[in-house]
Amino acid sequence: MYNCPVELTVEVMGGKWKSRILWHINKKPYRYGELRKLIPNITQKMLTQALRELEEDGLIVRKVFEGNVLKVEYSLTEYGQTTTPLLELMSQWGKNHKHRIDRLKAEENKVEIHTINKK
Amino acid sequence: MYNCPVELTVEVMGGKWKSRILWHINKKPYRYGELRKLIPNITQKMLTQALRELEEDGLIVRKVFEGNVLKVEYSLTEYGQTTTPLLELMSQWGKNHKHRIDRLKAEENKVEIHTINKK
DNA sequence: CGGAATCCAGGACGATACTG
DNA sequence: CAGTATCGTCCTGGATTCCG
Repeated sequence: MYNCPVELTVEVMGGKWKSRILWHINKKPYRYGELRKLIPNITQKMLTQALRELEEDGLIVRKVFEGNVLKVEYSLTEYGQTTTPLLELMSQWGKNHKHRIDRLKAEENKVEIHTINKK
Repeated sequence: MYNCPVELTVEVMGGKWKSRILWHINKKPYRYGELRKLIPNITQKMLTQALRELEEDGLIVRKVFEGNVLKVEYSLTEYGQTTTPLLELMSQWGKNHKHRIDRLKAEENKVEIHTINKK
C-alpha cells in the first residue's frame, strides 16, 4: 500500500480541504469558527473531520480554552511545520498552473474570434 | 473553486495514481504495458483515465508508433517536467512520514510489552 | 498491444437537524 | 461556540467484457 511515498503524502495532505486548512493554520493558530469563515464552503462535518484526521496524523494540535464562552484553537505542531515548504511549493506550482490555464484559454478565444472574422 | 492554488495542484496531481505515474515517467518514457507492470494493482481503466487527464493537463504526451505491433509511449512534456521538484519534495516528506509512523508504532509496542511485563 | 464500454460498490462529501 | 448525529448523493475507483 505504501510502496510509494508520494502517495502517502497525498493521503495525509490530499483531499478537498486539508491543504487549505494547513495553509491557513500555517500562518497562525485559528479558532474553529474562524476557519469556517476563512473556508466559506466547508460544512461543519467536513471541517471537523479534516481537523480530527490532521490531529491524528500529528500535524496540528487542538487546544481547548474553558471560559464563559467555549474557545478551541487549532495550530501546527512542530512536526506539522515540516509541511510548510511543501505547501509553499504546491502553492507556487498551482499559481503557475492557473496562469497557464488562463493563458491557454485566452489563446483559444483569439482563435475563435479569428475564425469568426473569417466567415 | 480555484481560490486556493494548493488545491488546484492537488486536483492535477492528486488522486490515487497520478503521482505514481508521473514518478515513473519522470525517469524515462514508458509504454502502456510497462506502466501496468510498474504499478501492479492498477486496472486498465484507471491507468487509461489517469493518462488521459495528465495529457489533457499538458503534463505528458502520448506517442503512437505504428508497426506490426502497436506501440504507445508516454513521456513528460517540457511543462510536465516542472512537476519534478514537487514530486521530489513530496516523496521526501512521505518517506520521512513513513519513518515517523514506524517509529511511533515501535514505541507503542514497547509500551505494551512494558505493561504486560508489569502484570 | 492498447485500449473502450458497461455495470457496480464503497467511501468521500454534503445538507440538515440537534446538542453540551 | 464548537461541535454530533443522521441521512442522502455523487463520484472515484474496480471487475468484467469486448474491440481494432
